Amino acid sequence: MESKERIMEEFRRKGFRATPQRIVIAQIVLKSKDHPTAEQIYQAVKKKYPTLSPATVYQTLHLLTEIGLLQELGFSDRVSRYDPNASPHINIICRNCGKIQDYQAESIKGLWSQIIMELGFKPIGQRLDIYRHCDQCQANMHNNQVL
Amino acid sequence: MESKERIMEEFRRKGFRATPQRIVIAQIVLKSKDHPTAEQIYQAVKKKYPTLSPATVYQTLHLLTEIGLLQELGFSDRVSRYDPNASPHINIICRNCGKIQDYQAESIKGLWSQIIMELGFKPIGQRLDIYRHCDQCQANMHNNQVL
DNA sequence: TCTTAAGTAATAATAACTCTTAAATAAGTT
DNA sequence: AACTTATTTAAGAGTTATTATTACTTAAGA
Ligand SMILES: [Mn+2]
Ligand SMILES: [Mn+2]
Ligand SMILES: [Zn+2]
Ligand SMILES: [Zn+2]
Repeated sequence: MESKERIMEEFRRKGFRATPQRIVIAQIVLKSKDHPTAEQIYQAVKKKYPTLSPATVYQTLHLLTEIGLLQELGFSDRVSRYDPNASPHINIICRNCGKIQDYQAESIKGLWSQIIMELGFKPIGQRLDIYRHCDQCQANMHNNQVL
Repeated sequence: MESKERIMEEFRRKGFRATPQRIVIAQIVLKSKDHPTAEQIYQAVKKKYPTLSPATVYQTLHLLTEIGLLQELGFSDRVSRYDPNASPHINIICRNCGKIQDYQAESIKGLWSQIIMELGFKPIGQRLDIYRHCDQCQANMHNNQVL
């Protein structure tokens, strides 16, 4: 799901044009592991495509979300983050620094399908967040207490 | 967790003043069942307390979140919704109209404790969303197709 | 009652995101 | 290869939920 050809095919199959801007943005975001913001994606893409505008980034991220290759995660600070993994998994999120890490275990699949069965309908998506303070932030907090 | 006295006690216990504004806002939001927005809470509170300002609503909602009586749910449309149920449960959310309905089943507790055990740390919160199109929206969509 | 740190209301400021539009172009067609 | 056109892009203006600022008010302890 990361090669240029695969991405072009995916856009065209859904009836959208495979423009160089879209391809570069898709390549960057689909291989990302840290749930980047639109701004972070824009900064990364600009290196390969300096004339690109932020509006194109936003449009393309929405398009990728629409065709199911991406999940947009809204937060209360009003800055969305983008997750190339749209299948059921847990996002472990630090409430202090915002770092997000995926937790995808076999056990979740089983437990999840059981809940879906109970619900009695087929969801079109899901979002499973667990909040904590990451090791680094916990260490920092401790240091600040000591000082 | 809804009586005036209980709410006043809770504010004071955490070192905050129990002002009439805070009490009215807390009463409204803590008994809500439909995950209201700040604006909806403001409109409801204004009826009982007409001079109240939106800034006070925002501040109080943040305060209630901080002391653990409320959970703020951020969305990609940048409008947060507030959930008086901060314990592990599933929010069934309509992607079309935004309606949110709680699903709290015994089975979730089991799923939850098993995942916590696997993770090896104690979370400070969680968010479990399932997305769908609600019955009403599904009916509307169907009608529009037919017309 | 007095004192004062904390809280409120009003208003201005912020910023992520969306809208608008003229110019550019992907991708078919000849 | 040139032509055609609907789609897409870049730039800038606009939107709006939320936050910051500040002068006035008040809860609550002494
Ligand atoms: Mn993820
Ligand atoms: Mn809920
Ligand atoms: Zn952290
Ligand atoms: Zn609906």
